[in-house]
Amino acid sequence: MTEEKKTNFIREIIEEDLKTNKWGGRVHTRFPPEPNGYLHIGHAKSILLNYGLARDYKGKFNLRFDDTNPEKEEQEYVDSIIEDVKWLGADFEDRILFASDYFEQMYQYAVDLINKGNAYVCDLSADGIRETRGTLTEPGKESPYRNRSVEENLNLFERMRNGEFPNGAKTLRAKIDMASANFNLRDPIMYRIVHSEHHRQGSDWCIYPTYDWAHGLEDSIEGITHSICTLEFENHRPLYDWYLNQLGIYHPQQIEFARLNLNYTVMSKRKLLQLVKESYVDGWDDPRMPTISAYRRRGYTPESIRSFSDIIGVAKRDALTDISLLEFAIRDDLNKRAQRVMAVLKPLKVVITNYPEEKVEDLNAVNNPEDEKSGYRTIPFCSEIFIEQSDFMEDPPKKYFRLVPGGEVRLKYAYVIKCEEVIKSSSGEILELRCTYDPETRSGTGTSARKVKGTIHWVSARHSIDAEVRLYDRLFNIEDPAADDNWLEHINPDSLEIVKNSKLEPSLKNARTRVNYQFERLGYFCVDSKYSNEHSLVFNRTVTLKDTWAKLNKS
RNA sequence: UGCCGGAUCGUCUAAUGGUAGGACAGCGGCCUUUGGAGCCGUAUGUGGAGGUUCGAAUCCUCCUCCGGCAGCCA
Repeated sequence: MTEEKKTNFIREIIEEDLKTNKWGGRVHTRFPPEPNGYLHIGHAKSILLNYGLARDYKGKFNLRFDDTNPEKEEQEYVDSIIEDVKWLGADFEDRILFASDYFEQMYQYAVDLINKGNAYVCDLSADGIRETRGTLTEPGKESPYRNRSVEENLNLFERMRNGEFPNGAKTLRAKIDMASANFNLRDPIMYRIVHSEHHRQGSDWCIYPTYDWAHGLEDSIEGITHSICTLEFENHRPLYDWYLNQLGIYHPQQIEFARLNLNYTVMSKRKLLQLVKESYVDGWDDPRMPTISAYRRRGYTPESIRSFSDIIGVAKRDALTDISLLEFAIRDDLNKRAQRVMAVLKPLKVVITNYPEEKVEDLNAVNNPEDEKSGYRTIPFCSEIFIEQSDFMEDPPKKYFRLVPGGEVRLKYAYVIKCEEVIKSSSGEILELRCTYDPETRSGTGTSARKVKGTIHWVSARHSIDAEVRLYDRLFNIEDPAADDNWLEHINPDSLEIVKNSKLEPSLKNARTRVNYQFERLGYFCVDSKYSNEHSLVFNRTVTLKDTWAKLNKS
């Protein structure tokens, strides 16, 4: 049985191109982010798509910043994007490219278009342009400046570049067709005047190319073969093609695919920016965000994101992907690699009355049952331990396999204990359990034949260390918040739970960031890179384990 | 409403005129010192109506529904 690589319509196009030698056997893709925000999981799909194509067809992959709008772009975003793309494993080699480096060449191409009579300087204001653009059913009106002479256009365009005019006073427009059914062809704007500091070009320029004009040129200059973008640019393709055809220069093929949407979250940079700016979340890398940096901080691995990307595939139809696909990918990956440890989130003290008070045993624990090479560690056991509050119930429902008054349960890696007494405060709160243990039932002695229904995790009360643990839930209460104008009203108020006094087994003393642990029976966790320090440990829950008990309970 | 695009299990995605398949989610079972993992089994789908054909998810016609487009954003 061979592991077949999933195909998709883009791979079919490329394979056909390879067959017909359309690009001389080359495949060259690119990921062209605007540095105006942090990358999210939707970008990861695009990055991995583009990079995967280049890798599989022995081609090249460029990281190119589409930095044509100085008012929105910042170096901070450039840095974060480079880090995220690298972390995902998309190898752009030394090709970190910037559209702004092509500004001079773009300018010359514009002059070329003016000379060909295909572009003109327009004095209409923004309002004026909007008013003459027409509507869905009516054609637009031609600008009164549409028929200026080539000489006048050349002169005016040069003066635009030289900074003789204020913002918005003039634009350079392509002369196409004001009656086109496609708005993008109704004399689109190629350059606008923006007297603004550019993050890389400083004040060298005060005219900036628009997306449609710039993007094909960037692809052309870099020798891109397949320019892959999302569906909303489908209507722009005729313009992409028009510019390149008029110029008569190298002409890549634009191909559109459906962007990723995930349920229970939002996926637009604008909305994510708003969540950050208005402090609904704690920064772009808040672990509840769908950004790559947030997933990294939360404990997701690049492998899991790549696997997710393969699972969801690539197509042209709009989709709202179920978050369970992503959760499967991370569980599947972490199950194989995460070291198992024991941690008690909400501790309940248990005193084992027949266990010698001074005695401490070092019990053997498996580091990872899925990985034989991972070995063993020891865990201290003594007469005072903590168990999870939820692992004891005075009045249990049917099929509750954990500790109950008078009942027995196995302590993982240790003994079977029996609950003899429940100690309560005057207000009825359960303070402590008194139990007895059966010395014949120690794990691994071969004498543990006794069958008990439940096995629970625990930590030694005298050896455990303290930590704060952060539990995350979906950020929104409804599947598709973006579909509602009042999307902010659907934020889940319980998306973050901070648990202060969790108890961890002592081996976690030296836990480091970027290492994934499984807290047995609870989920996957990692040290938080932002709030954890040498004085206080803070863990993030990456994802829970599948929990059939919780599911049973719900229904 | 003009143009462009799309519609296959609950979700995502294959099948390119020849048995509608996979993954996730679900359900049932086995196993289990993680109610985890694993294993086995199972149900669920071609938007509608016509047509072409021995045979249609696939080709044709009409219809329905969904998405995108009227920034000097990308």
